[in-house]
Amino acid sequence: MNNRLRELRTARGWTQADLADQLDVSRQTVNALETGRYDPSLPLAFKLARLFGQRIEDIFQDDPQP
Amino acid sequence: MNNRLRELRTARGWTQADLADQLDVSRQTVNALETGRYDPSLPLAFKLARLFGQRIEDIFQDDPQP
DNA sequence: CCGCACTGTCAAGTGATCTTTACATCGCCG
DNA sequence: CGGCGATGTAAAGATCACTTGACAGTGCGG
Repeated sequence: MNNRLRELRTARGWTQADLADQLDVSRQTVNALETGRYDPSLPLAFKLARLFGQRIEDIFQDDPQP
Repeated sequence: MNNRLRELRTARGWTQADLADQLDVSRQTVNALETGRYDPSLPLAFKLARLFGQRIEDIFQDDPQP
């Protein structure tokens, strides 16, 4: 699952630690999401969507597996 | 996190097992989601949104925690 | 050159999200 | 009554989503 987290974060001039603070998660978690090591939980995806003012579907792109 | 899964499923005349088959998960997982025992992973939330033709935000309602 | 902020990653641990198997309850129909 | 489809739940186990703590690499300003 691809995402636009790095783009959205850097556009706001935030560090990974800045974003982590606002999400109440660790910096390592933000890094893991940006580098695609795993997907966020649904509650964390909601937090991200609220924070960036976008829909979950506009931040995360599901690869359609046939 | 509340959701409208039961409403959406029964409106289509599907059983929990029917839905589970379409999602490639177990019937117990569908039951656990409907009864609110845990939230789906983000990929599973995407599958549900696609299947029901709705946005994730319209199926799952985040409780705003102050 | 040195320090510092930022990023990437690892290891080990915890709790959440799944799995399979199993069983109990309910309502309905023959 | 007896069986059956649908639902709810439990236990045990795999894997994923997170944590803390640590360390290494990069780039920039003093």
